[in-house]
Amino acid sequence: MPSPLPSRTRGPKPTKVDPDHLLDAAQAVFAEEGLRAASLRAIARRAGCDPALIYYHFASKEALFLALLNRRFPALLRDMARLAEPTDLRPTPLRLWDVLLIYHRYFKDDPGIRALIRGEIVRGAEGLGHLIEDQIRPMVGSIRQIFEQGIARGEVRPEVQPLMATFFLAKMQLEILDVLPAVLPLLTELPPEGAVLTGMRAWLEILWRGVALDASSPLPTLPSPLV
Amino acid sequence: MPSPLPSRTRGPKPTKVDPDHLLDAAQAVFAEEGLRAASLRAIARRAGCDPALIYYHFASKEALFLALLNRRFPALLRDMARLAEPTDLRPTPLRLWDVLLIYHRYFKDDPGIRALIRGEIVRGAEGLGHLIEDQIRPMVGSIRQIFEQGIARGEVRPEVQPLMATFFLAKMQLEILDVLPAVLPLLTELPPEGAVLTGMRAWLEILWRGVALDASSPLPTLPSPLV
DNA sequence: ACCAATATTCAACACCTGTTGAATTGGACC
DNA sequence: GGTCCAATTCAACAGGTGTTGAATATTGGT
Repeated sequence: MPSPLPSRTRGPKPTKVDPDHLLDAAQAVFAEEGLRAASLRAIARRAGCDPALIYYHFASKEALFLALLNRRFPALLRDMARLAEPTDLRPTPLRLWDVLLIYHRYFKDDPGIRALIRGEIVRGAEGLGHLIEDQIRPMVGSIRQIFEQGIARGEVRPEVQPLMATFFLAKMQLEILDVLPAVLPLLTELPPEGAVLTGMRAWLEILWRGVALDASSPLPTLPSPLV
Repeated sequence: MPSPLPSRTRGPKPTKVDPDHLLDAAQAVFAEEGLRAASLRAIARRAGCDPALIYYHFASKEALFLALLNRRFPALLRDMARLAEPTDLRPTPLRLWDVLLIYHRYFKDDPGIRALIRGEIVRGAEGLGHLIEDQIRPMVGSIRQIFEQGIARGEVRPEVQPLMATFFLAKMQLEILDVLPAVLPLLTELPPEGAVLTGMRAWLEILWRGVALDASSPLPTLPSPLV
């Protein structure tokens, strides 16, 4: 009778699949497939385990994604908050450049999170609503402070609305990371390699001239990101 | 015997469901649900017909979406091309404002198309690749010409890279249309009503100061969009 | 040596997706 | 009045999705 046929594959593996390994796999798949299209089966395949195991460690697909966020955002928020401290007396354009560099560091290889803080927040994604409260609002607050301090220090035009400027700065940086490398080769003969850095420099150059009190003041030299 | 029970519901309806009506429904659903999430069954429900009927008029879901694009883009491209004619001697900031207004006119109520020319081009969407060639490239070309003419006329700084400036101008306008009304109320107490127009004005103000040869020259008054 | 807790898989559920082939009806033409 | 074509629906297919309950193997403690 082959009816029960006790398969020998169940039970704990010799090397356990800890939740962090699952998060790694999830991050990779979310990055490649996008947020909605990433399936639990694909994540499990990547992690080398059964889809059901994910439910042993996480309550749902959404909880898995939230855990992913909670692994990344705290460090990002800390960096951003440090940058916004009023004791930082460097020129405002340099501080804004640092904002772009932080985005670059944390989001460059993670389209999944980019997609989230980009648009998937807006529609759908009901359970992620408080993410805005908890994570994005402090981030926005930090950047906004830099602009406000810039106004107070007489470097930024007082007519500039700090919140709008923050929106522009941050949103465009996401677009530069996201689509510029993909779109530039289609429109020009330029190779995609330097696209991101070229775009970032061109962007800060225009934005800074746009918000500076003295538009003719030269930009300080902008250091490249550490790779 | 209720076995055959010839239902009286088949055959042509008294009022035919012409393809244009299907396109209307498709546009509405694509707009509400986004590109990937919009299902043919939802579109059919909206149009008041059976999903299979869609396949009578269109070869596939992708063909349906392409037909939707072909219904919109030609007029948009015509408007954009007219705007870029070198005989238009109005101040460059006014012409750039018109670019924003055209985007506003054609994309304001159509998140489906926005999502497409935004990011879904990049990954997935294999069959839509030539859309970039056919539709987006001429659009980019027109805006780029405006910047180039601005440089030639001594209104725009010659160091500005026209292609980058085009990318910034157009991309940000999409973001303003897309997420600003949804995100602004979450971050501030401002109501979402005027968000788009406020954002557009703030954006052009900063961008123009950023690219103008004479950053202290005042912006001309920007007319509101005709609703 | 036993027992309990932990970690893992299997098999299934209910649902949704794009798509298709056959059946059916109404109207137009001859 | 019969015939053909265009328009529409029905029912199903094959595959994918998130999720769950039960079964099972390993490990650690006593």
